[in-house]
Amino acid sequence: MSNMSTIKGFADLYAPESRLYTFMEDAARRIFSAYGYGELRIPIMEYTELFCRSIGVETDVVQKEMYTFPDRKGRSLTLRPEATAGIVRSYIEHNCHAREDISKVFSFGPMFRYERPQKGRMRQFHQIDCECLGAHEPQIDAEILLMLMHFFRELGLSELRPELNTLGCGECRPAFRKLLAKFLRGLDPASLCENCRRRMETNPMRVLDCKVPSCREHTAGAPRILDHVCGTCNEHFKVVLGILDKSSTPYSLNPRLVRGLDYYMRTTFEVVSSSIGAQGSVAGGGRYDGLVSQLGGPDIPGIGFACGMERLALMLADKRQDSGAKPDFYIAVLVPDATDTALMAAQTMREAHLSGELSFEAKSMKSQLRQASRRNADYCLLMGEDELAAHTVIIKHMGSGDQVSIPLISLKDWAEIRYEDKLQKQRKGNYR
RNA sequence: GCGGAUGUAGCUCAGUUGGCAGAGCACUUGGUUGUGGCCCAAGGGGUCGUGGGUUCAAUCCCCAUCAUUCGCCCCA
Repeated sequence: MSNMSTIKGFADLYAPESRLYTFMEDAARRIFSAYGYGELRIPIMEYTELFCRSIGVETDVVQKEMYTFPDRKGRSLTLRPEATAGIVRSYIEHNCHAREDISKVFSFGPMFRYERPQKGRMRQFHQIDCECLGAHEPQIDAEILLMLMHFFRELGLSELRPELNTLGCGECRPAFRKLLAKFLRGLDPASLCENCRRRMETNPMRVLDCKVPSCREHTAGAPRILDHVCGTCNEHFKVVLGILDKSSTPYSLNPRLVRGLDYYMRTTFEVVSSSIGAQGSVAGGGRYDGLVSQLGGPDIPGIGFACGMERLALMLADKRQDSGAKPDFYIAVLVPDATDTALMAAQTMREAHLSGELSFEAKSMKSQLRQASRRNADYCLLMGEDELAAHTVIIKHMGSGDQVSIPLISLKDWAEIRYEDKLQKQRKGNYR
């Protein structure tokens, strides 16, 4: 019985930190629904083949990072390593294209990749995912980017900036690939790292993405895909950038931006933070016009992004000091016999919309008042201090030390008055 | 898959050129107090990650192993 611990790369998330996640989800629901996106909940497992066909068999994700295993009947299942594949599968399966011209959905949940854990990277990690299927217009690319940046502003992360690139389409990318491969072959092989020498042949575009300084130096003069896309792609990208300019959305072009998943084309983008360690990529996405048909559906265009919640949480943790709701009361139990009464009293208070806890163990006045103080409760109720315990309760205001003794019977009235006070104070606070 | 760092009290961490295991916070009890926050005193709590080896003696040195963590890689 030595394996009674969390699985490597999986985590238990407790209160102060878990609140960050509900905060992100709430903001996402609010913002995305304002743009017409609806929440979609999909399974966390799919048949393995789905991911091989969508993400690309050659990618690292499929090659060595998937949680894949047979079910009881020998079918190969995989815990989803990303959300887009499942969403597109669902879109096709439910004939969504026949029901509406454009489908806009968002989804959150856990994703699974068998990687070495480190800061901002877990084996079970969480993403917020948005997908828009059915629109090929460049304006939708711009809208989804504006929405993403709006979401970040809502979280208080207004310093984030997207990087953009275009990857061309099926028409113009192969030609660029050849051009790039030719350029790379012209370089001294010793100037590139081992990784890049291999990638040069298998996937030359990814050489641009290499972070080794010497590789970057030697590929600085490489042809830029922006300069070599076809007229249609060029026009598309120009419209997207034009809207970002008109809306004064800051961004930067990154000709080296190449996505790791095979299905991306045309507009791609990534949002990187420099403040959260080596895993700085906070969100990434782009257009995938060929994916739906590739998975057996109609020829429908799509665009979307995924946003890493662990990485967002790292940024939020620096900024937010959300200690949670301050309790209204704490009930100190001074004699064991008073515990039942204390529980009933707590229940009365909670049903009158106040929040708080009680001690389930009779302890000294000193330690219990300290508990009330540590919890930052407004009031401490003392139960069982004298022979009238069964009928009265002493209520002490923690701020002033003032205390009153009231019959238990009127505790409900007292709680209702407290709740009214609280609401009034909150209203006043908002006007300031 | 490859590298570096770290595993000592519930938490955060000191420490020993190898010789009875430490602090702060937290907890318990008492004192002080406006019945609590500050202050004072006392107390409980540890196979020093695990398994081997060296030694009169290992928490410390050596080997192995597990875990955590930061990087590489990859990606959100």
